[in-house]
Amino acid sequence: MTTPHVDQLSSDLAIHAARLVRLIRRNLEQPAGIRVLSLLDEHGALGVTALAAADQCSQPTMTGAVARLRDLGWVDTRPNPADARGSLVDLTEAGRRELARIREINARLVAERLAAHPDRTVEELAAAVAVLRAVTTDPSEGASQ
Amino acid sequence: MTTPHVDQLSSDLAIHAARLVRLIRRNLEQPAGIRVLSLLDEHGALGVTALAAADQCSQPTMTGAVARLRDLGWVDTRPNPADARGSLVDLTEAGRRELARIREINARLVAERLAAHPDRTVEELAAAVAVLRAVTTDPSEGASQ
DNA sequence: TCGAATTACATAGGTTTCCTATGTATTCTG
DNA sequence: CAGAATACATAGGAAACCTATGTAATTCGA
Repeated sequence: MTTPHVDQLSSDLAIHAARLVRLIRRNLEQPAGIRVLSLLDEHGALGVTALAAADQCSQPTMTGAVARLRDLGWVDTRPNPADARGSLVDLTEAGRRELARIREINARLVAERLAAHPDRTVEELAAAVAVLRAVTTDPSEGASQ
Repeated sequence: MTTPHVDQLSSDLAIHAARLVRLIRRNLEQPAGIRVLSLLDEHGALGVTALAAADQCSQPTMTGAVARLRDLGWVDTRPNPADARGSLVDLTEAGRRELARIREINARLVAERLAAHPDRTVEELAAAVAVLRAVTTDPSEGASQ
């Protein structure tokens, strides 16, 4: 991983990632909310602070995101029976449906655009996700893996 | 490109791209400005509207970005001699230095985090960039390629 | 050649997403 | 049981977007 290209590739990764995010933002209502729905789907019910840690954002940011999602009826919040300080956020049925809908939209968007570039393969898409996942995973967490 | 996984992969691509963008945003002062510097480096002097098209953002957004970069001394703007309506935005020496500095920071950030995941290769990084580039390229443009 | 479309950019106004700092309530701990 | 730590909320503010619209310059057709 010390090829001279890495410099340029890293820069390109950042630039095109930002471009993708903006592309999605124009097509979706709640770009930030999706990430939360996705995390809840993956991990099950979590508290606000745990969600913030999982999404690598600040706790107040997650508080705001959860509030918006609750307003939309996509998550609900209940007191944590084991700790009265905290709460547990979980998907509602509507939230699950919304997550499915968004994933379909994302899939269509990505698939359509990839289809215009026949050179790209599913393997490369998988590699892209793996790389992004690796880069965005806190080194201190995944050390054991 | 019609594997059942594509759905999930596309969603993951979006989620992790957003996470990377936020990661970079926390480490950099002018996350949006970098893209402009990079475009100018790649294409040479351009007008605001051409820059906006290249970056796939709205013209007012680019007007704002250019104004911020000019305040920082990283670009300068001169009237377009061939068209008095428009202007030409170009990198200054300070802008070139800043671009180099940022690329180094990005490279270090990406490289360090990838290093924690020995399974990932430079080829995968290149594939990730290729996929992101393909997805973020307007299908109507790249049709000839 | 003169007025109408077009084009380049600026401005106005507003939204979303995110951050730091700080406050309040609850739970651990010595 | 008091103090430290923890979970979440609130306050205040900034960056980066967007759409709609205005102004000046250019192009083009009658």
